[in-house]
Formats: sequence, structure tokens, C-alpha cells
Amino acid sequence: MKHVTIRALARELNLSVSTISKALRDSYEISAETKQRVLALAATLNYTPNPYASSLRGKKSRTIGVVVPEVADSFFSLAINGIESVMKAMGYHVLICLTHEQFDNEKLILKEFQSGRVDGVLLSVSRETLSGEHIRDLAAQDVPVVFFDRVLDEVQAARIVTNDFESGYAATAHLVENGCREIVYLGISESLSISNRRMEGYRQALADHRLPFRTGNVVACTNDAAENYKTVKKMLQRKAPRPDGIVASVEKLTTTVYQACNDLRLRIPSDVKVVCFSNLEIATILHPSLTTITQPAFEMGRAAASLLLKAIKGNNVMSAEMVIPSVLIPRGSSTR
Amino acid sequence: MKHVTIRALARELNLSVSTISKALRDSYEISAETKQRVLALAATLNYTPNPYASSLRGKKSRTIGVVVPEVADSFFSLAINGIESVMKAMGYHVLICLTHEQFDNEKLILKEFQSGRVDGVLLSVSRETLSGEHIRDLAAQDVPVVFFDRVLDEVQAARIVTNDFESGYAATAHLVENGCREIVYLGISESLSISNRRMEGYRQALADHRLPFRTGNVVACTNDAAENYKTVKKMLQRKAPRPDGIVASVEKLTTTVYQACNDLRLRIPSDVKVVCFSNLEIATILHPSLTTITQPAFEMGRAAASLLLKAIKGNNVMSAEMVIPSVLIPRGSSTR
DNA sequence: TTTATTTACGAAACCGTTTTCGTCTTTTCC
DNA sequence: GGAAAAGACGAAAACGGTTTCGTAAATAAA
Repeated sequence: MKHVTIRALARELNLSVSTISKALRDSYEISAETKQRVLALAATLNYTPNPYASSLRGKKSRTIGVVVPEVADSFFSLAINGIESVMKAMGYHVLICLTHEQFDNEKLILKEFQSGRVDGVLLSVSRETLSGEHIRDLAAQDVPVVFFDRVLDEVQAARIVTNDFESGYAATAHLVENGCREIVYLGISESLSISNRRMEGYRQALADHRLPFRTGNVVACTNDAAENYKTVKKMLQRKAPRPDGIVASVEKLTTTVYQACNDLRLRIPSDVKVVCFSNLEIATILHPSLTTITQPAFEMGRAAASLLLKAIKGNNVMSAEMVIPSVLIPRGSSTR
Repeated sequence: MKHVTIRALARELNLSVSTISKALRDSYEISAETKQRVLALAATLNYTPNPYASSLRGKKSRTIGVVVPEVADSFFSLAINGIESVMKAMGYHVLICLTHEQFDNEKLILKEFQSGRVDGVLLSVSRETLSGEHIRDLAAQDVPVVFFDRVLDEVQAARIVTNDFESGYAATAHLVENGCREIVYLGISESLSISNRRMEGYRQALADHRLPFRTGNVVACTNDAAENYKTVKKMLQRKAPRPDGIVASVEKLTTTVYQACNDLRLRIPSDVKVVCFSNLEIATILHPSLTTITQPAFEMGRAAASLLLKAIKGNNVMSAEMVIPSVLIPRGSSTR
């Protein structure tokens, strides 16, 4: 079956193309009667406007790009739900692009977005991203960019973040208050904003509780689960001083930590206490249940989407910054 | 900064628009020297072709639609990874649309896709979907549709599925072999293909092991976690005969089941054994570790994407069907 | 009644690429 | 040396909407 165009409707009703278009867009120029006829025919012929024609003419796509490292991660998938809930209500489409934590992919995607494919971009940078040239290039083409969660300080753009510093602090303080003296911080990137801020919070908490900070207690993890497992295991086998607390800065390290403890016959929480940044619903049924810093993923998604819409409407939001706090939920893995 | 078009390049080089376009597309009509000049200028001016103009002219969008119930689910997020890996390699974009398990949303999305926005659609139907009119309407507009995982038998279209019947059978047989006599099946929808096939497998396994099938042992869950918790709890409190095995047909029921058992002080696996259809990496660190039917989510995504590409190229794949088997991974929750 | 205004519609340009036909040189071949 | 062929490019028509600017008729104001 051929796709029905505005021209077909025009022919059928003996009206001009412009009249049809105006009628469909409910223009005041068109009489109520004509509008009815047009709408009726459009419905029976199952007319659907070609979005590419509109976008080409109107210079807007009613589509936004969402650039995230990964979708198989509860934080990002929940954030996407939040984004989608806002965008759907406003009639926007969401184009999700994955960087797989690789800078090159991120660069390619943003470059592509310079074409006018999207009206705006929500971005959570990859763990490899150090420079912001590609982001500035995009913004220079008048495509508004809003960071969410993982920002690049170097770039001036709107941002929706959570209180990473305070959360890192809270996680660490919580472990100290529960008797830990040798706390290890598991990072995911040397450059990533969130990882660094959480670590700063960790350091500050140690200092405030008069505990020494040891470089060796900050363990750099990678994107490779098997490698992380080895790293964590080695760390846990260290003697004098033996680690008695772990702050894991990203969700995917949960399995690694529990697995390693299990394999080394270390008991949680008696031998080692654990707090993890995680949004996994399943945290409650781990054994022991996992103490988490739970991020407001859905809300962050909503907030970022709303802010981006403002930017698309022409408001300057470049210096907007919103911090939505995470919450520490104490469970079995950290209490004595 | 203004967006640089083909026309701008033409003016700059004193060439016609058509020459530029041909040069960029490496046409044989254009001399090597001219091509070089065009490419060079395009690079320095940072030219990016307007995708909407191309799509409008060429009647293809190099975009596919992926319609899934939910993204915060490890099966779908892994499947999306698989889809994306294929599509990225072929230069296609992926537009992800969520139905949130609601038929009305699914209908709206597919209706929108009739506009030519996408070159093809990968679809996993919602739990509410009973009729396939909306899918046939889309196919009638020459938009190829490939089902993955959740199919609608009523509609003739290509499909990538897993061996749901055999998996339901395997899960049940596994429980029987480990001593269960009163096995409950937790479904998610009365109409959903996967849920029904898995249940048929469950019934067959009971029959083959000379165990009675009781209607009361098929429990219909919903999309509401709190409600499911109540349902499961009630079921577990039943006396004479007390359930001693559970087959949970979808991942999200894992938390519900463990939680309910925990709250009722029922021990897994001694009081009740559990098998769950799940792709959660975290299954290994649950306590006890969870026996799963693990679906080949990534592979199914890849296969579906490849098949859709074939269909887009014009091959008739309407009757193609591929079954990629799931695997039963026995762990602590089901062994004696 | 004449003029001004409103109402309802149409013609045509435009958005940026692609592609089909020319057309003008230059080369090749007999 | 003349005809045929190849090479290199340009003009213009699409693709399907949107929007600006006319304009004819109907109504209101003077």
C-alpha cells in the first residue's frame, strides 16, 4: 500500500495542499467545516505525516539524543525511564546511543548529532572522556546539551547531578561508625567526575574521623569484570592492615565484591563491611542484604529532560545546576 | 554558528550542488581531483549531511524502531545491546520505544511508525497485547516487522524466540528430580506467548513425571510488585499440599519470591526450591545462589537485528523463525 | 453606497539531498 | 580527420510538509 500524503488528501477533497496542512495544524485561517472534512478523511485514509518532511522544513526534529555508556545498568535504565516519561508527554522521541564507555564512540555520536538530527542532547560521559572538545563543537552548532550524572567540569553546560561528595562521605562515615578502620575505595576511572567526587567524600570522611588515608586503599577498577575480580581478591587478601570495609563506587562491582568475599571465605559483615552505590532492587535479597547509596535515577532523568526542553525552547540554561541527593540505605552488609 | 550545507560547499568551490553531492558519495562521474577538493573542504568546514533531507529524498531513514515493554530489565537491556551491535556496524540508528506493558502505548507507537520514520521494527509485545491488527496495519505499509522473544501467534511475521516450552519443561523437571512434588508456576500474563509456552512445558513435565496438574498451582502475577508480593506470600502459606517448588517465569519475580520466603521464614532450598527465568548476573551471589533459565538475550537481539536487515534489503523473511535455546544453570536454590 | 476589514482559501517558495538528464569537452578509434 | 565514445560537470525535478504572501468573496463600518 502506498503511503498517503497531504497531496492525496488535497486531491480527494478538491482543496489545495496548503489548506490541508493548515487544517491539520488547526490554523485559524481554515473554517470549522473544512477542518472537519479534512480530519475525517485523514482518519479514514489513515494519514500519518512524514516526520522527515516536517523536520526538514521546520528545522526541528522533535527528537532528543540520549548518550549513555551502557543500558544494561539499573541506574541508566531507570534514568532513561525518567527521561522517556517527560519526553513522551511532550511528544518528543528519544534516540538512545551507547558509548560502551569508549571515548571514540562518544565522539562519533556527538559529531553525528551536529547534523540537526536531534534538537538536544542528554549526556553522561564515558569513563574514558577527558577532553570536552567534541561537546563544545556540538554546542557551537546550537544543539543544547545537558549533562546528567557524569559531567565534565571542563565544559560549561547545564547539569543534573547527585551529591556524590556527600554520598561518598556518608558511605565512609557509616562504615567508620560501624567499626571499620581500614576502608578501601573501589573506583572506576581516574578521570570520571562522579568517581572522583565520591572519593573526595571518602577522603574527607576519613580525615574527619582521624583515620589515615592510604593511597593503596584506593583501588582502580576497569570495565572488565574478570580483571576486577582479581584486583578485588588481591586487595582482600592483603594482611596488616587487612581491609575491613569497602566502598564500591559503581553498581557493577557488587557482584565482584560478594563473589570475592565468598570465594575467600570472608564473611560480610563480620570480616568486611560493604557499601555499594547501586540502584538494584535486588539489594534487599542479597545475603546479607546490601547497604546501598541509592541514586535518584528516575528523578534525575526527569529533571534532565525537563531542563533540556527548556533549553530547546530557547532559555539559556548553560549555568543551571541541580543536585538531587542520593540516600544511604543501611542494610545487613554494613551493620554489626 | 550556521549549519554548513552542500550549497555552501558548492559556492565556496565554484561547483554545482549536484557535483558536490556526487563527490561526497564517491560517484564515478566526478574526477579524482575534484573529489579531493570537496572532501577536504567538507572536512575543514565540518560538514555533516542533513539526515532528514536524505531520508525525505531517499525514502529510507537508516533507522529502525525497537519496541519493548521495558528497558529496566536485564533481558531487554541485553537484547538491546545485541541489536545495537549489529545496527551500529551497518550504520543504522536505533529508536527505542517503551510500551510499559500497555497495549495502548504499543498501538500508538506502531501507528506512528507508519509514517516512514523507521525502515523496520523489532517488536516484543506487551503483556496486554491480544490482537495483532496494529501490527498488520504496519506491515501493510511495507514496514518489515520482526518479533523477538514475545511473539503474537496470530500475526504472520518473522520471529526470533527461545525454546520456551523446553525451558519450562527443563525447569520443572529439574525441580521434580530434586524432590519437589508440589510445584507452583508463576505466570505474568494469560495471553503472553512466552508465559503460556513455558507453562505448557511445565504441564508436560508434570505429566511425564506422573504428577498431577492443579489449576491452583498456576498463579497469575501482574505488573505490580506489591500485589505480586501478596499473591506469592498467600500461595506460600497454603497448607496441604504445601508448595515445595517454584518456577518463576520472569526475572522481576525473583525479588518477590526471595522476599516472601524470607519474610515467612521459609528456607530455600530446604523448604521450597526455586528456579527463575532470569538473566541477572547477580544470580550467583544471591543466597542461596539462584538457579536460572538463562536466555540468550544478546544473541537473540543480534539475530533479530540481522533478520530485520535482510527484510529491509527486500528479502521476504515473513515465515522465518529462529529458535535460540536457553540454558538451565543449576545453583543453590534448587538442589538438595 | 462605498470603503475597510475579515474570512477562507490557493500559489509558490522553501528546507537540503539525491538523481536523472542533458551538455560541453576531450579522448579514442577507424 | 571525422565520428563515436568517454569524462566531467550542471540544471532541475523530485521528496512531503510548512509558511508566507496574495486574492477573491463576504461582511462590517462609514
